Order: sequence, then structure tokens, then C-alpha cells
Amino acid sequence: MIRIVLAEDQKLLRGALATLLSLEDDIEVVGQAENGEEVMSMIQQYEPDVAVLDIEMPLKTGLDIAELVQKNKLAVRVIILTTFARPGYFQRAMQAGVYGYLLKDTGSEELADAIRRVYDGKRVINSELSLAVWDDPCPLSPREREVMKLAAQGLVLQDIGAQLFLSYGTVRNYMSEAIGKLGANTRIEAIDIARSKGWLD
Amino acid sequence: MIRIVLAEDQKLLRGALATLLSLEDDIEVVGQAENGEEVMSMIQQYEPDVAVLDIEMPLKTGLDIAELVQKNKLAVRVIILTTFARPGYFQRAMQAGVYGYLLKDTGSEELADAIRRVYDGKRVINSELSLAVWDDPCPLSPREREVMKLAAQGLVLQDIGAQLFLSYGTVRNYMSEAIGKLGANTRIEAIDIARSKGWLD
DNA sequence: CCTTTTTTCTGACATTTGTCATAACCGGCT
DNA sequence: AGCCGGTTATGACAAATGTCAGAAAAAAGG
Repeated sequence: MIRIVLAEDQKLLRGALATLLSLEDDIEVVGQAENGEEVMSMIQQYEPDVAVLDIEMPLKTGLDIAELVQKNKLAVRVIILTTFARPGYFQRAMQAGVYGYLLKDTGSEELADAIRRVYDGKRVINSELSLAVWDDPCPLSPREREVMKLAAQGLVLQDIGAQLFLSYGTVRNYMSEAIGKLGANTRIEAIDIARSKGWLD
Repeated sequence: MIRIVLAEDQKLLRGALATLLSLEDDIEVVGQAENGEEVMSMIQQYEPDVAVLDIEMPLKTGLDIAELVQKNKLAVRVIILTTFARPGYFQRAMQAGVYGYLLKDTGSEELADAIRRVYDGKRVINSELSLAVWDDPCPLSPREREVMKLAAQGLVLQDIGAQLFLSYGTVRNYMSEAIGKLGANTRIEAIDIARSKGWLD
């Protein structure tokens, strides 16, 4: 019997998945969580074989959890289940040593299969991602990313500088560089591009 | 037997819902669609009693479908099922005469109940929305909204003017007005606010 | 018919943004 | 030791943005 926990903030999907997976006769859903902290304590308490995690959840994201699991050397194997095929997410997940990365656009039978394969120690990666996405690293330097992140929240250059303890001119340069590197014409376009690639998280 | 069609672009949720709803012995899922156009032709072909529609789908949104159903006086009753509690979405749905508006954060048993109630001619509206949201209309004039929409795509004022056949100065004024009305300090903040309320769709 | 709102526009102004050149400092890599 | 990339910074300049005042025509509502 494969013991799993499920973390997904939308009740409808969470409930539906739990019901469907429970129907598989080699899978047992030992816990369902609606946010990151809840699933973390379930993992510690129940010590499941596999954890299926959504990325975008309150309190802690699925990626945060994957990194915590890695850092604390917990035995559970992580499968990330997300809507978004964002390179940045995918790479962070790989670095956190997850065993599976699936999109919500896969069928539930595939998900059950993936759980079995991961339980057997294999890795299951969405095929489009593993190919297309590897060579699409974020072109921004760490500082440039920080500036973009704050800009994405609507801050003006002055305030960004104040928050990062940088001079106005420096921030202006980073912004300009970032816009150039992303091939955008305006700040807003640059933010859209970076967001869609998952480079602002 | 209540005959329904389901439209939802994420295969996982779509499949899971279809399976769960089929287990109810008074509900029959006669069609599943992954985009707006597909569900439209299913409605015309199968003439189901109820249509459960996601909003954000390719080709046509659930709101587009609801409006088409209303315009063509089709007999099907529409339930909108969405992630987002956005006032703008909700109001558009109400104007299109939908029978149900539910969030994906409800349980599947509630969904099944909602389908039964709607089949009986009752309306089922998410309670938080029906109260809180009524008095939160978009403060922007139609023109201001159009300007914001284009700005949200990263266009500069010049280009926005060119697209809408407005002078540069006029666009600048609309932008300024919009930022003011939304209580923002920058264009980016204004876009964020408007997006989160569903006023840019 | 009168009033109000919306749409449209102009001009003026201060500020912000984006680009570019230039330069110093640091850490790694070869 | 020398080079490269990231970080930090300045100054200068053009362009874009945001604000304000004022004004006229059209549409909507009473």
C-alpha cells in the first residue's frame, strides 16, 4: 500500500483527487492539506511514502516544501503538480530533488501511475518540460531580479532603491539592463515576460 | 436524470469531476469539453439540462458562453465554476442570467447539490460574493478601461492612442484618471488592482 | 429643455523612466 | 597576473509619464 499526502488549496480538486486516488487499491490517502504549513506537519507526523504538492498555495508553496524536505533529509518523495509550465518553477523543483513534476493538464490515471513509479524510485517528468525548458535559464543577475520583483509590485525606482539600499541611479541601470535582456520595450512588458517564465518567484 | 455538460480546460479536474458526478445516481455527464467552442457545440447538439462552465478557457470563456446561451435563448441552465472571486466576473455572469456561480473552493458534494437545485429552477450563488461584491462596481469609464487594458499589455501611451484613434494627450489623461480612481501610485499598481478585481476582461 | 456625465482635446509643468558612457571594486577562473 | 562578470555608482540626455487647468461637443437622464 502506497501511503500519500495531498496538498492543494482548491477544495474541489483536492477532494476529487482524494476520492479518485482512494479508489486505486494500492494507494491510500493518509492526509489532505489546504496549505503549505499543514502539509509540512502532516509529512512529519504521518511519514507518507509520497507527497503530491501544488505549487501555488497559501503560507508555503509546494516548492518551499520540496526544499524543506530536501534540507531535513525526510524520506518522503515529492511530486509537484502544477498548472504552470514555467521554466523557473521547474528548475527550482529539480534543484530541490523532486521525483515528479506533472501538469494539472494530465489525466488522473497518469497521476496514479506516476505515484506508483515514484514509489518505485523512478522519476516522472512532464515530457514537454524536460526537453524545451532546460536551456531557458533566467538571464537576469540576482540583483536585477530583485529590482524586477519590486517593480512588479508597482514600486517606483526611488522606493526600490530605498528598500534595497541602492542608489537611485543603480536601480535605474538594473531596470534598463533587465528590460534589455528580456527583449521588452517597457517595464510592464518585461514584468509580463518574467512572470510568465516564473522568474519572479 | 439530470443531463449535464462539463467545460474545464485542466484535464485533471475535468476528468475527476466527470467521474465523481457520474457516481451520483441522478446525474449523467453527457459531454466534456476542454474549450469554449467545443462546449458550445455540445450544448447545441446534446441539449443538456445544465452546463457547468469554467471561466478561463481557450477560444471562448465561460462568460462568453453564458452570454451566447442568453442571446440565443437556449434552454440550458448555466453554472459558472471559477477560481476567482472577481467582482467583474461575477457581475458579468449575473447580467448573462446564469443560474449558479460557484468557486472551485467548494466541495464536490456541494457542486452536485447545486446542480440539482439549478435543475429545479433555483439559483445558487456563492454567499461571500452575493453580499460583498454587489457594491464594488468598476469605477472606470469604458474608455478608461480600454486604455488600461492596452497598458496592461505593455503598450506605451503613443501606441495606445494609435490603436484607439485617440490623441496622445487624451490617453495620458485617461491613464492619469484611472490611476487616481483606483487609488494607485503607478500604472503598474493600477493594473494589478484592476486585474485582481476582474475589471480588465 | 436643462443638467450632468462622458468623451475628447490642448497646453504647461514636474517627475519618472530608459539609455548610454564611464568607472571603481570585488570575486572567480584560467 | 589578467580577464570576466556582477555590483555599485555618477552624470547627461531624450523620451515617457503623471498631474492639473481649462474647454468644447455629444450622450444620457431627468
